[in-house]
Amino acid sequence: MILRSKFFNQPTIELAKALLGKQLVFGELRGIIVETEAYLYRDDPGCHASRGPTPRNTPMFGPAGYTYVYLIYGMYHCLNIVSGKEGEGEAVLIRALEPVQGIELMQKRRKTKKTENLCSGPGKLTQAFGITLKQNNLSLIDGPIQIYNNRIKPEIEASTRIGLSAGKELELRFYIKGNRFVSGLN
DNA sequence: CCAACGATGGTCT
DNA sequence: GACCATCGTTGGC
Repeated sequence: MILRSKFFNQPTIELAKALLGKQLVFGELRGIIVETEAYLYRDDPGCHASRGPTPRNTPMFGPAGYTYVYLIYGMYHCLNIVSGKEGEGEAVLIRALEPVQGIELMQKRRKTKKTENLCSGPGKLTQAFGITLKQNNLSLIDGPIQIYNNRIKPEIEASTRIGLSAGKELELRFYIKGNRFVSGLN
């Protein structure tokens, strides 16, 4: 079942947790979301939107349920789901997936056979799924990338976010307990 | 094992 | 000109 706007309009931290166990679908490729991070508009210096709108972060200030894709370190892309109220600038970063379908194509793009290394990081999963700036600012309800419901009710753990210089003390990273496809394990 | 580092280019000050 | 929500490799132990 595809998830609709009611799902995306819940508060950002709740959405970041609710996304765990759901399926990300893009064409023939599918993966279960196992790790996310929340980025907030208030008291969060690590958030791209924390210093107001810029050309890059404009999707964040739009309605919830849209993609926000950006280039990081000149070579990788990160996929976010815009959340919160329109105009605030909040989002959820998708940090890791458990590959479900289209694994051969993911292996080819990632140049590895090991399933634990296909989507276990924000730059890895966009590479495996072929997500680039072409997929920026697209609706997850109407568009080519969609979120499907799942019966999974995962056990969730929280920690600080990864790779930040500002806002690193906030516990806004969420992941499925014991899942071997989360980032940073190998 | 794991800490350090280089690749690489857009974005913002 | 500095910074970066990363990753794979290298080189030390």
